[in-house]
Amino acid sequence: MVRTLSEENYLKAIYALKRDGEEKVSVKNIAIYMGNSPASVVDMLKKLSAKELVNYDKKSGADLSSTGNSAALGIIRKHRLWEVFLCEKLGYTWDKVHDIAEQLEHIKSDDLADKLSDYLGNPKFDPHGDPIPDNKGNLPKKDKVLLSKAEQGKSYRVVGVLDASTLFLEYLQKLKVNLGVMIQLEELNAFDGSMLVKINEGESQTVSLKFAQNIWVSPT
Amino acid sequence: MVRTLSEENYLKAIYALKRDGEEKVSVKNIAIYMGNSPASVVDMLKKLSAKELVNYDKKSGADLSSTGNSAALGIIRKHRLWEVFLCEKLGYTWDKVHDIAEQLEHIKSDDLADKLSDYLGNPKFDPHGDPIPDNKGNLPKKDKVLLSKAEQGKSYRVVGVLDASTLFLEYLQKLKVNLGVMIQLEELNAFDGSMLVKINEGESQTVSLKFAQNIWVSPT
DNA sequence: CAATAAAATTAGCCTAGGCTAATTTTACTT
DNA sequence: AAGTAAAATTAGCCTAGGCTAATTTTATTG
Repeated sequence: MVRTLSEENYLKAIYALKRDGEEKVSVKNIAIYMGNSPASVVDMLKKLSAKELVNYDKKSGADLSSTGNSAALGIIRKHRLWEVFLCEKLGYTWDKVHDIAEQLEHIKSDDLADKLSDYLGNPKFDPHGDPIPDNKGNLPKKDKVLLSKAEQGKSYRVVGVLDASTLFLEYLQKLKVNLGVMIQLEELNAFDGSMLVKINEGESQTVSLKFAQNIWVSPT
Repeated sequence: MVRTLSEENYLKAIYALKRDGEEKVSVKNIAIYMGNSPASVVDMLKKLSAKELVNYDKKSGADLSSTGNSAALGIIRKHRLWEVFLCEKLGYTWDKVHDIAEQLEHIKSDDLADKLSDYLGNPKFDPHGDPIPDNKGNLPKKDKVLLSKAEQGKSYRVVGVLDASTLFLEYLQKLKVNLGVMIQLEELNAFDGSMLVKINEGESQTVSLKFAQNIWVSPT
């Protein structure tokens, strides 16, 4: 069935809210997430319910039907594959690819995603460390962890920050930690959770638990 | 300035009609070309005129302003670059890429097209032998010719047919001439314009002038 | 050059997907 | 259980970009 751009964006939003929220996926939550008015959300939920992509009642909130879920995963698959393409083939840095991938994810074609995936070597994770669903909708196990959960002796790539406060970003700047940078976890201090890390082949440094709890890394 | 999908498609249509038509670019012609009603075309011409992308008066028809022309060339550039990508990198055959490229050509990004072009080796022609504008809007000289205008001894790739009548296509089938096939022009008969050609390394065959006037080829 | 045909335009309507403001329903709190 | 606050819904409006039908303008031709 044909889906409009707007419908696809709602499906993605519901998927995202479902995945990472404790809250129920209410009209209000969707509205805030998408930056639309609650009235618009109600209209769209009616439309998506009629198309049987979403099950909604105000008690339990919105949920994707099995078709809706597949659709959402298909969009996410395309988004993440295009991100890999943009970074690996076109040389974009991975903090610049999101807006373009937001557009590319809506390109309609039965087999484009599969051909693209093959071409890219069927990657399992995108440049942000997020898992890429296969064409059946199966998600690989996540490989993105907080640095604080990383294993001693292993090597990681920085793929994101949890808390983007100015103070924290300034600190990162000083440590020369940017997205994409390699971090090797040399020693873990069991007492206070601080750790000795080597950043991009530089000198070893000690960072605090609090620091490590704010950085997403992906094993390499 | 932000252009909508629909606006972009009108610009493309006006560009195409201007390029290959003897007729003036009238409301009626645009309507037929796009499959829209004349009323809709009038509305859109007003909008495009207000944005100074198009100059229109009913006497002389519609014409692209210099901004409008650049915009059209930018869209065509993206379309053709994506076609090269789809064929060369993803393995699509070049008769399958048009619909996907129609979507990809509208992806907005300041430098995506340039990065893509670099990645593809800055191709000058798309898989159909049509020229790809550079990022200043300069079109390379066309390299697509009718087989009847081809040079003896040279080798070409079939990139299209002029007349797609069933009879002709059946004939092509029998000769095993498909899009993308190599044709080497071995001998030219000055008397009736017939020619001896070798198709895809197969046996040499004689084809008529009429045949040769119906096939687009691109030098290799 | 008047009559007619064709092209362009206008008027008014439709759908998708937004919005605000008003109202109704649900939930929470005393 | 009543009163209030929050959430959901409805009503009605807006813009983009389509449409048909009616009208006006332009062109052609007897």
